[in-house]
Amino acid sequence: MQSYTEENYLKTIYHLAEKTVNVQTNAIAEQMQTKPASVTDMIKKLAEKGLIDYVKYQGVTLTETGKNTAIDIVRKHRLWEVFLVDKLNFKWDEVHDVAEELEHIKSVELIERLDEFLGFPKADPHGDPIPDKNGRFAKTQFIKLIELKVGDAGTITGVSQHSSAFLKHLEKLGLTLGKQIQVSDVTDFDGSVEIQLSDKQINISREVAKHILISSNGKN
Amino acid sequence: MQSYTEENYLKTIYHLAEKTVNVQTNAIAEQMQTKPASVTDMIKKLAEKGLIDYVKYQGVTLTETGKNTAIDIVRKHRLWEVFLVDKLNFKWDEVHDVAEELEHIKSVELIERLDEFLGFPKADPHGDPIPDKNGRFAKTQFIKLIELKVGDAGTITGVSQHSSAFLKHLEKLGLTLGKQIQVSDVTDFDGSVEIQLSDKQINISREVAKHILISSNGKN
DNA sequence: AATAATTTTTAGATTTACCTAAAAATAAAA
DNA sequence: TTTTATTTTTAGGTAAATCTAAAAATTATT
Repeated sequence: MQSYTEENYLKTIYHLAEKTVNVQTNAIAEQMQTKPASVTDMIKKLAEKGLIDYVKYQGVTLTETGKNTAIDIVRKHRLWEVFLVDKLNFKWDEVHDVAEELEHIKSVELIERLDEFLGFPKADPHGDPIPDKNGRFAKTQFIKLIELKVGDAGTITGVSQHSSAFLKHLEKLGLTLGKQIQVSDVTDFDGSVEIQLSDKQINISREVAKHILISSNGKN
Repeated sequence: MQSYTEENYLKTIYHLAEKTVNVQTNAIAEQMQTKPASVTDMIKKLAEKGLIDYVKYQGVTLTETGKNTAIDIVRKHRLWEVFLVDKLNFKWDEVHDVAEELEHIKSVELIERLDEFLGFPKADPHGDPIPDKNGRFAKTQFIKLIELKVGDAGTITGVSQHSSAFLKHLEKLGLTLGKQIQVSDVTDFDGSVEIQLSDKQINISREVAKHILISSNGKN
């Protein structure tokens, strides 16, 4: 059994491990809004519990057990997000903080029933895949919008930034999940991208394009 | 802002205050499964925060602020219980522990939307009233089944014991909320009560009869 | 009213998750 | 390959919520 804090560390390490192989102390500290010294303390504890492998000064990796625990928390987080959006009419930019709390509720029964109640959703409101109760989920093949060439088309199926500001911005631009897009131009000057939607053409900054994930269906 | 633990103390004090005017240290300790010394510590803290009035050796009472906080937690607890039973098909004897965790989730927005989603229920699965968002709720006029005389009739509208064992027992006897009953006999020997249901007649122990709450509609 | 029993509080420790400041190890730059 | 910069760890401390054991206050009983 892990504490609330331990669970958050595991989740953070899990997410950081998606980007780098060995997860570093400072990276964890930044993500968790705490100090490196505190991270070192917790790291030792998690290593003793067999949840991570840790070699001094070399960063950490999750053990099988640690990874399973982390995935379970991610599963809960994403299911709760679906609940909040589908059932309680929250917007996709309003759910993160609440789900951050709800993900720590410990009943297995609760989550299985919630999953069923929601119709066993495969993705959360931001397009992130929801692991099933055995921790399995499809490794989705996303391409960042920024990587598309002029003429490429696809469907918006995810975002790699969950901040409220970013999501609200997308909403305003009409760039929500499921929307079909095609790249009509890329500006030399600032790298901004012109995209064609079904009903209009808009221009988005490079920064925005970096965080929109596309499942491609055009030439590539 | 209160901590998880502080919230639990306030809730406990609130419930104990329904029975006795001044809530005592030992009573709180027993309820919270902790030691009197720990309670004294917490009591001081809550008093400093203005949530309870406290005179050494004389027990505590909730201040207006403390009471409002407690009622808000009770509201959340009961709304979550309704959610678990109505939406996730939990049984009434399975919801308490999970609701005990869910009641501490802090978003106001969440609870208001949950309330709406559930159709603004007035009572939880055990018949306990759910305070509205301003903390107001009807002081329900219950009579304990044990207090009824032979011939008295009424409707089961609540229970004063939430243990799984007790609730499962009632379920098996067919004594669920909304059922019409009439007292047909009281046994001299052990004080057990014979009651008439729509379809059958059963005998329940004094102990069980003590914890069934009736809204009377017979002669009285 | 004095003694006994109970309840409550104090004193001093422990555990968890933090912190700061300084030391040690590793990585990068001259 | 030194020197410098960065990262990480250690050492020692704090605050929250708990504990045990003993002292103090209150209540009950003779």
